[in-house]
Amino acid sequence: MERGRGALGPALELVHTGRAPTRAVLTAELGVTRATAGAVAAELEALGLIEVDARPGAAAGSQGRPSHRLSLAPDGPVVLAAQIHADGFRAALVGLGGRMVATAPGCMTVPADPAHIIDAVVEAGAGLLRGTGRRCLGAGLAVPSAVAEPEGTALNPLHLSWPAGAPVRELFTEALAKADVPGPGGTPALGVTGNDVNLAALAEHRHGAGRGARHLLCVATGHRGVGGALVLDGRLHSGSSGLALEVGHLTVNPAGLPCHCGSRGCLDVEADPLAFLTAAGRDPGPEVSLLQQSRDLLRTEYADPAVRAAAELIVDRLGLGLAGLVNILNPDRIILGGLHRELLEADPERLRAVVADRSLWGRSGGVPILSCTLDHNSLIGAAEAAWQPVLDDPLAALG
Amino acid sequence: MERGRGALGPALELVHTGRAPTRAVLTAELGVTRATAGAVAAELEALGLIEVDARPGAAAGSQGRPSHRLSLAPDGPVVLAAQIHADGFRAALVGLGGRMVATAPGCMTVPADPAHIIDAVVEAGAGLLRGTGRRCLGAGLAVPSAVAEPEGTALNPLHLSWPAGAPVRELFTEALAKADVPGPGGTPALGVTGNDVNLAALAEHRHGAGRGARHLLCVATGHRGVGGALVLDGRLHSGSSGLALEVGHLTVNPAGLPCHCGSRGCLDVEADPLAFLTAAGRDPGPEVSLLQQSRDLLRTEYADPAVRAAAELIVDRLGLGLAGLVNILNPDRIILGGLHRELLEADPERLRAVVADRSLWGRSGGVPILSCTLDHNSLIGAAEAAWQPVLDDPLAALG
DNA sequence: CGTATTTTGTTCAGCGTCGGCACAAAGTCA
DNA sequence: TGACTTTGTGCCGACGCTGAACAAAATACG
Repeated sequence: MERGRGALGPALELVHTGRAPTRAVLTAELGVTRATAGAVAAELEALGLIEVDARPGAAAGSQGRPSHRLSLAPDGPVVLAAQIHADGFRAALVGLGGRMVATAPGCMTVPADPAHIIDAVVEAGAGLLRGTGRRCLGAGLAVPSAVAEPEGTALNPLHLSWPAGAPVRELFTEALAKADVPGPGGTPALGVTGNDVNLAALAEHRHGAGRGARHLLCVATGHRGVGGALVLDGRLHSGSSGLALEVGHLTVNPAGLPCHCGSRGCLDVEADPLAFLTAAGRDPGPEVSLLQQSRDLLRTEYADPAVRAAAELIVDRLGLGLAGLVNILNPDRIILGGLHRELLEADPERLRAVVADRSLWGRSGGVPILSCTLDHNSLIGAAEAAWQPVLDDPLAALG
Repeated sequence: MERGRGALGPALELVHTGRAPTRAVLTAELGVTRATAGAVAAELEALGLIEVDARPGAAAGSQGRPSHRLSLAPDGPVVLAAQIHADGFRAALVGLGGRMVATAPGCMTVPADPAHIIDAVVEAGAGLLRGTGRRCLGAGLAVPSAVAEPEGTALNPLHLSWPAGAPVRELFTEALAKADVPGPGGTPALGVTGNDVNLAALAEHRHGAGRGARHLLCVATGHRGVGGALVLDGRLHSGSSGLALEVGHLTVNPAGLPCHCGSRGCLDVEADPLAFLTAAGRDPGPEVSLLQQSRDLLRTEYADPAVRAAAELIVDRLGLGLAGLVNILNPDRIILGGLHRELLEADPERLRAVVADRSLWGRSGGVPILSCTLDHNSLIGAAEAAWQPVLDDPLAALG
């Protein structure tokens, strides 16, 4: 157990993201000798993070001795993941590999101020934790707002009717301490907190439709406004102060609606669920979320010419915004979430054509545009962010 | 000379960028022990890359034994740097630290096709190399066009009247082989080729106004159109296929001029030298470059209300574009080049105010906006790109 | 059906690289 | 002048990896 310490983190990440099913490919991916890869795998197994099953080989068909299978330990440690959204919150325990172990939803019955809601979601998570005997190595929280770095304050938590600048990271860390949730190294967990779309992008990159992408762009719309996120070479790019990828104020309709930013025709007001419902001539009701209303309309009444025209209008605007982003960021894959995902699936070719048409030289316009594939990807992303210290240095985190 | 091999590259980079004036700070920056830092410095000195002067201490005023001074070897190796622009070309030899050792300009007397011009600039560089007895470790070329990766073709060399898709990297490498220019490891140089604004950003980040910035955005306009570049954590971000930061097609004037991209009011046609001259009511003449005409007008006739109004108009449009980029990229510094630099210096407050006003929450709008400070920054940037293999692994490159 | 071949896992020796420590050197401060 | 502070260097040991030899487990082939 002295061998293979430096490569411990990269090795765990490879198994975590499913890129190292056997020791043989682990050897190749790490670029080390078989001896080292074997020692690393043994160490990770000793730490209780992975398992080595001698029985089932990789894939039949190749000759030579079959390689043993590496898998994540089914009873390994977990992290506490939490998400707050317009309609409520959700807590979960998530193991390595993005596996959701337990989850508990909650609605907004508690007072709506940040401290109470964060306390409630952490308490829900701590309850799950008490239910299982598994070790907890950290905690992450996803909020529907830009989160300023390094302060950890929520700058525009609009759907939550929270005050701008709410110190969400601080509140989360305090709630974790109150609930005795442990973090890496045995110390109390410090609450990793981030924007929900950013964290969703991270999750999709590791376990979803973004796997293998070098530069991944995610765009999504849930309730109001449009969010973006960018993963560069496997790491989230959130800018120098956490405010990158505020894509909602790209101009997509010069003669369009005024936006609170002072301009007109921003993506935020021209391509979100409200814009779709309005374009389709429907009055949004207060009973269910705007996303749900839009989704229902799109799925059940797409044959209606007015609905279809509204969808195409929003797709055209979204395509204009995506083309602008492609020209600036040149990603090699785009993933859409929320209503944008539904619109993509309703008419994949139209969106791709608009993006290709408005990107320079059409070349980078050929970028694949996909739907996100993970359920609760913001929640999984919050867990990913919480796992990061463990992936960076498993020994220190387990210590 | 057995110690300190892994830290060799990082150490050289620190001295190269002026961040390690003494062994003491080298120790701190590398995060190693004094013993290792000393061994690394000794190794770099043995390789002929740096010098250790025992005489002059760092800065007086602190107590304790004064640290020896680390400096770049004045007669160390060089790289061949080349730049092609609308009015001609320029070749140079550049040492570590961005020090121009020798330079030779050239004009467009040779036939204007890519192969001839690249042959001419390489031959000029090879001539400089024969003039000095210094070792050459690589070569870099800056062209005023997006360069597709990994092919190395120039996609829009508009000002050069070259065919789109000219294989500039291939031509450059062939010319280097023809002229017997050596590269890292003693093998023939493989010609590193990139967009001029991208390379200028790299140079400014290492030796100019961008030093110390984590996320650096550069925007510049020379002849026609507007170019952008982004340095993230010290590395150039050129996207998945080299086409990132094509910022010229951000909409800054919805009712503006039609652009060849199919839209209207793009930064490319609304904030370049031609747009400025036109706004000022001047007919651009064919004798000198548009940049030169704009610069002269701005410097000599800024008192003229029409000129001033034109400058403010362009500044407002540029500010709108920069604000859009700030919202997406959240850099911690912006550097302007070409006419944009002149406009910034004519009225710094106006541009900063527009950017702050149109960025979200004003917060990230407070990003510092500076002029570039290096002469020939694209040329120095081409050299930086050529130095990269040496900085990554000095031993292999010197081999 | 047995042997050759291929690929994988493990053990062990060796060594390069770095940290830690002790000591020397070269200044400042009182 | 002497105490203190900071820097440079030599030496030893430990850690982490490579490389080679050997063993194991499958397929391919006669």
